[in-house]
Amino acid sequence: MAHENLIGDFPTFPKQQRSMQKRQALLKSGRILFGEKGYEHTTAKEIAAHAKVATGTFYRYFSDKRQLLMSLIEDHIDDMMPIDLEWKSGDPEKLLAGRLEMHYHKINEKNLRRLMPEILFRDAELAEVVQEAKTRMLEKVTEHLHLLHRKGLMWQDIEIETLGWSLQSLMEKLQSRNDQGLPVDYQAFSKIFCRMLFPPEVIQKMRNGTLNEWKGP
Amino acid sequence: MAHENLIGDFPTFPKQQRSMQKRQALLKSGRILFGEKGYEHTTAKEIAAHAKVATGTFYRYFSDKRQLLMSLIEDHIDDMMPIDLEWKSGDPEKLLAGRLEMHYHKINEKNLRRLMPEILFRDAELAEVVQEAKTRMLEKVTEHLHLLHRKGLMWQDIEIETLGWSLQSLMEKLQSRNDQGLPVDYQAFSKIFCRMLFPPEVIQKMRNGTLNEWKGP
Amino acid sequence: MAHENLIGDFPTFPKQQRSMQKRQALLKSGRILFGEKGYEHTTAKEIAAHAKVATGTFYRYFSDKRQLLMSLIEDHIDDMMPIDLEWKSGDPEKLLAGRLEMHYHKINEKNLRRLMPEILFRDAELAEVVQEAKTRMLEKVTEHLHLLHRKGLMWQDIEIETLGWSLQSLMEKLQSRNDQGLPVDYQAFSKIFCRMLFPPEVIQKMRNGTLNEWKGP
Amino acid sequence: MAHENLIGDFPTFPKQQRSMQKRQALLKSGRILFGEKGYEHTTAKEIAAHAKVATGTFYRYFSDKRQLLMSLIEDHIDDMMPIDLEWKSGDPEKLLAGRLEMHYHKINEKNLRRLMPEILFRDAELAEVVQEAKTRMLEKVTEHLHLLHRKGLMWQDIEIETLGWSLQSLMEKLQSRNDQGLPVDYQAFSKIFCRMLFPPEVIQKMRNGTLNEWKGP
DNA sequence: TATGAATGAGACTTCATTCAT
DNA sequence: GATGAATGAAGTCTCATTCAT
Repeated sequence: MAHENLIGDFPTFPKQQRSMQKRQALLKSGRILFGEKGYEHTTAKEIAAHAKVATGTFYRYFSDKRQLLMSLIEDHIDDMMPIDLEWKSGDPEKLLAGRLEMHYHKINEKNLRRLMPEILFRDAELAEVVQEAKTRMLEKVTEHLHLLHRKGLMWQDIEIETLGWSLQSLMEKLQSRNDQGLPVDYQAFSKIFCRMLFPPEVIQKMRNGTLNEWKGP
Repeated sequence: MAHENLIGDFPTFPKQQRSMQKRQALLKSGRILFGEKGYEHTTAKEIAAHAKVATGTFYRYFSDKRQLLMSLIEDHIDDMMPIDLEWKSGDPEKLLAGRLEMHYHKINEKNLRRLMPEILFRDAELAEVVQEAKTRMLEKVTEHLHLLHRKGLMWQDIEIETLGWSLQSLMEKLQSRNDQGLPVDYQAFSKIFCRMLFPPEVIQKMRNGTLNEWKGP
Repeated sequence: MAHENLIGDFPTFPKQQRSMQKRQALLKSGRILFGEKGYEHTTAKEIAAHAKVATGTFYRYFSDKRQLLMSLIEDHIDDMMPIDLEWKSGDPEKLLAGRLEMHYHKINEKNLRRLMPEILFRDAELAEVVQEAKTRMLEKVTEHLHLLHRKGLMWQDIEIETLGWSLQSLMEKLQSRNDQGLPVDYQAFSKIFCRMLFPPEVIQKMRNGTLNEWKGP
Repeated sequence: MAHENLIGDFPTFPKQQRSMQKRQALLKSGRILFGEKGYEHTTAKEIAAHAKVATGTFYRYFSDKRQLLMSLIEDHIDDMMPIDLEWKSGDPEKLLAGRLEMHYHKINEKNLRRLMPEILFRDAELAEVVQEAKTRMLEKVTEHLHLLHRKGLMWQDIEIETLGWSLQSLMEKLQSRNDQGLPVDYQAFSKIFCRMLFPPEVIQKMRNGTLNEWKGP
């Protein structure tokens, strides 16, 4: 019944390729439906139907509904850590704004919006994955803040742990607004973000490039 | 048959009291179990069992599981708007820190911690309730920011909408950390919060009371 | 993959056939159990068990218990209007008796006996279906009576509406006796039925074929 | 609290009287609600509420819901046997019509309409009560028909058993139409009823009083 | 591999009946 | 006696997952 590719137009392995297409279709359908109706209210059957495969096929690609969700999250987790906080010389506000804008533009193109992290947090196993990622991110941020602090670039009277989760909260909010399709003024956001980190005079120096003591982390 | 309240300030109406006790017990059990296992994974039967009443009794007090959750949320919503941003003269960081500490102390005493707003957001009806409250809060905050801006107390180069949701994000994070029992340094938090709002010189003046042009909103 | 029907008049589509078998099994089980224990006292689970399928399977074929009943009724409704009242020349009593006997013989072969219309009448939706059918039948009967009356074949002093529902009542009783497995003397029944319709002399003339003015409706 | 009747206006026993009132109220409420929504869909609580007593009080007067229904039926059963078939001399059609009219007038005054016998028939215990009554009635009717037959008053070529249940069916239909509030032309009905029993010449003689051989049963 | 019908545990909810007050 | 809150068995229905084709 299926004689396609007898000669060789498809040098890659058709089966694996089709497999991957189905897997991707299921992932996409999962993302869409979880986003629309929530994890618990989306059935495996619906995901399969939306992906135009049979119910049983779902279980060839994912051991169960949760595994699909986990895959989705794993993809998403990287998006939760959108920026490294390496400050090359130049206007930090503009640098940050540019990086953020590019990041979310990419995200939106990948159509990864609208997976609601909010639904995931109570499921022990899921929470683990997400929480772990958040913790990693927080650690990384905090570590970086310590560096900045040591270099004297940051407000000196700040409590670094608290600043860490405050910044994290802003990043999460940013992502959430983006997921929800709410407007974001990246320029304004960056200004606020930087103001939490750097005293005005440091920003000025960074802008001017007159920050002698500064070297990348 | 009815000699209650011959003495004393708190008349006890046995039936109503017992009723209310049951209702409260159910609410408490709901809060605990939703917190432990998530809304979707908690059954009405379990809540009833945890509250040591029969399954059917659950339905005397709540039309269904969601109604209990709604009640829980309604209680919680007020806690989401913990502070008014009225800045009486004096050290704003200390004022804020004090207010926050008191607020969360009260919350924790009421044992309202650990209701995870995160689980609720996909349910249309629930989301409405929560979202509405958040929006109200954001409006209130933004309005206040406009006032501060007009009075020249705020950073003048700030985009107020963005600052609004940034502050909101911090408040939510604060609440969430509190709910999760994570440590919070209110003093440090307030410093960051105020730094987002006020330029250093304004803070200085508020501290000194030398802020002529300032009058309460 | 599809070699079915290479030979033979009754192509077998295995899946559809099995499906239909299950559906039929459920209908049959429903009929039996409703008959034995009544509609309200029969549970979907029991019907499924009796049909040797899982509870969930019941809901693949019927949206709920009522829908199964409705199907049962729809089948049954046609059986409620067993006879047309067209009187070809010849002994009317014998004609009627013959027709009735054949009708109920067929019914009994289809094993449609024992669905108790009596249980259904309080359910608004069901009542509608049944009542509608009854009304249709009554209208048809009454219309026919008017025709007979105009032709002068009927008792001339009769009130036709009343005669209509009286005849209907007899037909329903006939069906009910049949459903309950009670004995019916179709010959005797027909004699009574005809006597309600026709004066003796008309019957005599029909028997003799000397009824000049008569032509089929 | 209740000092009524200290002197003696109420010679009967007040408690028992009030009891009876409650019992009657419950019966009436049961009749109404069963009629409106069916036996199975009416709850004891609703009946109690409708009768303005507490749920528990229901169980002081009736051991359970069925017992109330049984009482209702017992009352109703007598109404199912509305006529004795004693034919005093005189126009039988008019006699019958008169008796029927009076009977149903009384029924309707007692507000006994609208208890649907139809709902009851599948419940083993209830069916027994009703079926027994029907059988009794049928026996009585049949016995009477035998008498009439022996006296030569009836159609001689009739099968008496069949005539018995045919007449019963008419009576039931009459009752059902009355219960449903449908119009009934008692005069016309009686004409049909009598025509099934008596040949025209017998009716004529009864009318004239020239029926020598006739004496009441 | 793909299919989708089938399974059955378990969630939700109702209500007849009991019982403490 | 009267009350109505409480009980918990039982019914309805859903859906994650399996399995024969």
